[in-house]
Amino acid sequence: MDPIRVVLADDHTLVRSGIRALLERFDDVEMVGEAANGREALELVEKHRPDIVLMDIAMPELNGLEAARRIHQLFPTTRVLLLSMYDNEEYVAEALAIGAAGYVLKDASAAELDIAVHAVARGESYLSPAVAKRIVEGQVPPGGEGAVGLQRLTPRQREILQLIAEGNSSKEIARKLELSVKTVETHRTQLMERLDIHDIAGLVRYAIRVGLVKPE
Amino acid sequence: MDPIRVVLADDHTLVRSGIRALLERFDDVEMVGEAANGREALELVEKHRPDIVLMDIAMPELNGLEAARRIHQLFPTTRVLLLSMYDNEEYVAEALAIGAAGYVLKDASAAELDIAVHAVARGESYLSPAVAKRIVEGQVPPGGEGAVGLQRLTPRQREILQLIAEGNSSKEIARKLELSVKTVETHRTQLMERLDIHDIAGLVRYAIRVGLVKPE
DNA sequence: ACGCTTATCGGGTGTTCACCCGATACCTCG
DNA sequence: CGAGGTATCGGGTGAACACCCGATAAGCGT
Repeated sequence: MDPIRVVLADDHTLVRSGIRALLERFDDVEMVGEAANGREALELVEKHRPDIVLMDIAMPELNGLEAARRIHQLFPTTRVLLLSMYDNEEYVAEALAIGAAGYVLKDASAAELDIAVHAVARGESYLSPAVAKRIVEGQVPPGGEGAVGLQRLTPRQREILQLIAEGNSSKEIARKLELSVKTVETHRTQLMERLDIHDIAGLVRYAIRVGLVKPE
Repeated sequence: MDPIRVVLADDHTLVRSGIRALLERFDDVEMVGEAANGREALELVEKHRPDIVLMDIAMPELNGLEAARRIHQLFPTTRVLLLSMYDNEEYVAEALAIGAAGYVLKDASAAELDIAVHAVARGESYLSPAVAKRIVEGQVPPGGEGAVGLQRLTPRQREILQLIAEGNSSKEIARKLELSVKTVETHRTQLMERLDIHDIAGLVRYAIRVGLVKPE
């Protein structure tokens, strides 16, 4: 039986190391890479084509949902298992919409992680019980702001917005995304118009409100 | 040599299991209990009198800082090693004030956790480099209780900061406060230097973090 | 009386932002 | 095919920002 090749992404090194230690207990799991943000995760997936990406949602640079969306599009054979602090309905709904193979809460047990990883590796899906419960019962899509609001933006615009809210200048964003400063400015102008928010402070508050970034 | 007896407290089971897996690699560490919140941690300390409590700050029921304070008072032989997501100055200052033996960031490496645990077990203290840097630079008064958070700003600076975070330009602020634009700019420069935050986005996140403004 | 902090105001310089105009290229949907 | 959305890049303009330098004045504690 071939080992399950896994890429792990979490911005907190200690948490990442801990989960890695748990995964290494499963003798059919092979760790092929670790990433500290969504962009690194994307690069590792492109390079190693793992079976599974186990990825936190809340990450700087490029968050887990956005990274998951792209991974699912670009490398459909790699299955994404998302980790999250909260059973936030907006997140769950969006995670399912973009083709994540599983959604595990951070208060899951090691045994549950075991089950989730192997289920996803077999091509099945896994949802933490609390999450599954919401899907079965609730069935009510977001309703609130969160994901719905963000849907008004294109993926590129969301990405730019996150980087702005994290304090990057247009020049820094251009460098990180390997774009022209002009392109970044255009995206910023477009998303400002679409959100009808016309200053940096407002963008930051909006990004925090919808959970794109944290106040830290 | 007696083993180092450790109680671990973190509200996220998966994170807790991961860190436990890391600790169990150290053959001189003996796990004597796990807690999901501060109150459980307190009970476990009373019951087992461990050498060390490794505890997250952000926990429900009773947070890590409050739990650390009581543990230090009631069981002074048990040393508290705090875990935190952020090098939040408010937290660091309070942690030091209540007698925590160490403060480790969650983006520390497993090797750093090793060093921290053994240092604290020997009766020494440990601070993550980023935290130590703040102490050395005098940004956090060791053992101080008054000069935390917003208290480091003058009333005028807090007023300006709030208006900035609410999306006002310097000109708008000057008009509202009946000041010269130059005066407003000076205040902004001063408070940026004092907070060591050098962009609008960072100021907005800070203002939200300390409750000066809300994301809405 | 002296030093320190706070608060006020100014000149100047370079960078970044916000918005105006333009363009090309790709993809999808009808 | 054509229309619309997305993504990319460019010129140009004026406002705002970030940081450098300077100053005056009031208050407060030693």
